[in-house]
Amino acid sequence: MSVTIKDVAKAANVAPSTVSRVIANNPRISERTKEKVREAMNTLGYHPNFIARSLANQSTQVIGLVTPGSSDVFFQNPFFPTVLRGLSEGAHERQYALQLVTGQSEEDIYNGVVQMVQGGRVDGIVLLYSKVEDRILQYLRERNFPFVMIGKPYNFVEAITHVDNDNFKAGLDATEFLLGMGHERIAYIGGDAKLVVTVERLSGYENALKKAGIPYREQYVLHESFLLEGGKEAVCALMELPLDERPTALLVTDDLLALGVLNTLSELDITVPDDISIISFNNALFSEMSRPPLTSVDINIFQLGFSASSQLIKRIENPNEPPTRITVPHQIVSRFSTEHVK
Amino acid sequence: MSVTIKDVAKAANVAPSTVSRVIANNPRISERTKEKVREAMNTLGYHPNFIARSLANQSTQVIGLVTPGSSDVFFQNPFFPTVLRGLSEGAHERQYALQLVTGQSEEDIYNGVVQMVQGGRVDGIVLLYSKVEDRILQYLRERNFPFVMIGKPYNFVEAITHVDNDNFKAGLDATEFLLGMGHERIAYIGGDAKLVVTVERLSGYENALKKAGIPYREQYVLHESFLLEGGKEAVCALMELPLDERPTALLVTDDLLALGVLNTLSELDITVPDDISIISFNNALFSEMSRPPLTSVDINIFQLGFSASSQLIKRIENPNEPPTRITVPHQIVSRFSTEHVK
DNA sequence: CTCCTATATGTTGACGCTTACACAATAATC
DNA sequence: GATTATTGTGTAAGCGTCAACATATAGGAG
Repeated sequence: MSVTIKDVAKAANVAPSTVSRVIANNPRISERTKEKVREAMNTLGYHPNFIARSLANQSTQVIGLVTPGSSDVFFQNPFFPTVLRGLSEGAHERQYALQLVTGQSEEDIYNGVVQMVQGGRVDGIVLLYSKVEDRILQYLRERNFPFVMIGKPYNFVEAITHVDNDNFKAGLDATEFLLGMGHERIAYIGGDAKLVVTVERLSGYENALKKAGIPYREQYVLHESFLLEGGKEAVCALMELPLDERPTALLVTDDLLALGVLNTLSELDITVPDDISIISFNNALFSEMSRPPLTSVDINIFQLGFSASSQLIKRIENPNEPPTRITVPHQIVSRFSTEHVK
Repeated sequence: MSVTIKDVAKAANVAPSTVSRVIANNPRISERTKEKVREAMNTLGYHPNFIARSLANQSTQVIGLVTPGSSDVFFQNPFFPTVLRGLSEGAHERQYALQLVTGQSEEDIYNGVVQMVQGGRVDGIVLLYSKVEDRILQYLRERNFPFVMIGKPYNFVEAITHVDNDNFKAGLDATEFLLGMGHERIAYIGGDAKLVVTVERLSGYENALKKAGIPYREQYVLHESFLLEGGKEAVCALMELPLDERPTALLVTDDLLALGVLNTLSELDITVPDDISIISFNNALFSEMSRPPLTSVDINIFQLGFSASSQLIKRIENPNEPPTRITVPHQIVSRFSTEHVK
């Protein structure tokens, strides 16, 4: 077995509790004994047992990460690694570890969360998505278990601590960016219409059009659940319009989706940005590697993750604070997929 | 506090140990009491406390995941999400959870591993990389702590349980695929030369050339540590060669690297596959989304992860078995970046 | 009817750590 | 020099679960 606090105590000729206090750097212990104990810890190669500590304190220093049910797809999106990096740094800073909820189906994941929570495996949870009518969210709220959400909750916005962009504004800004280049026929190609973010960016888009006095056209608004394949369908739908009604610019809510769009356009021999401009969202790594490099709205994904874990830890250590809402800024990164209308 | 085994015991009018036995489904307990206890568990909403259980059995049912020090880069590679999915499924099947070692620097990560291991937070570890002279590897070996490696260990190949492709064969196959199309001037663009996988694929390449009686040329072999940017440099270097010595085909050891190559070629108005053929490795999701879609060696990344966690769990539950080596098969997925030489 | 065996359940320490409380020794106060 | 703080350390009771051992009950063998 491993070396325990008792072994250290014996070696240093003190009581186990004293060793424990040295670990916690309790001011009641004299410098002299602290030195003595630390030396014993070093020579014995002692490391405190986290499990035992967790049991005694009722806290694990672990954060649970919950991905949407369709994690296959989610993992593939460049959003995931980046947000994970942010979460990881935020957690690491405060000495928290990250644990993933595994499972394929939504049912699996729900059970995983329940086990994590009731089993005392984690001190808090980060929800990496925002969904309408989410069982997990409801469960966590009922139990009053610390959690934060990345994205905007569908309900109870005031009551749920969350970290999000101002997606309405982002949609508006992106649209105005295109308007500013003289585009008037702007189409919107969004992801799953059930996601709050899609809806919000859309209303930003609508709002920008309205402000500019440009009528909203239903044919210009498309939703695609499957990002990579979706691009193709969307483009085909738009290109079936009569020539003079085809959009001169596209607002695409995900880089991955934009990549599909880009490829399909290239197959159709439509040149970006000469024939059509594209602005997308997320500013994934490959958005500068595409041809042409994509103008994209950088939503600071890293920051999203970082703030989420920091906030969660605050909540864990301070359960009575009121819920907070953090808005992470966005900015447009202009590359070569957008051009002034001819 | 939460409902404990004692509460259930009281409610069902039995001893705590009986409840414990019901949880473990011990055959010594009569069906009648089992029923009674289960009912009590349900009405009270009991969930066993994992921490306490871990302390009592000295096992956590958690697997630690260690990424290479430069996790920023690693996370971005599509390899990561896929292998993670595999790991996750393998772990989930046996009711294990995944925990990430967080930390930026190598030092950070090393300390994280030590804490995990000595702190008893995890039962085993998966190393998601293979590096020369790795401190962490050495540490785990010294402590005789269960772990498996994804990739091929640099030393002690026989002594370390690992899951890998036959990268020599993969390099050979890919090269022969190009040779079979009549290419003779084939360049090799690899990742970091310190990685075992790079070296092995290279020797597969060399071997294929030798078998075909084609001389090995040093100018044709390039290594790039930074995948996305590296593509550009490599192409530029090759294109400085006199026209009739330029390669007609490229073997690129990572899709990400290939993407950079593709873009640079396009900038230089060199057409793939008409002017030059490209075969790459990993078969990432976007390799079918590039222009043209990449011919790529699919190394079954998911399977790599899945086998790794399954193997690790076997080792954990059966520490005395000899180390095993699992080779995951690869296959060439032919798309449109390769063409017979003119 | 006693003794033994098999079956079903209860008792009691671990597991390694924290922490409230107890206590001893020293220092400060008058 | 007795009294009270102050400081430093020890004692022991948990935290929730498991498992070796102890015990109780019932059924069958003799």
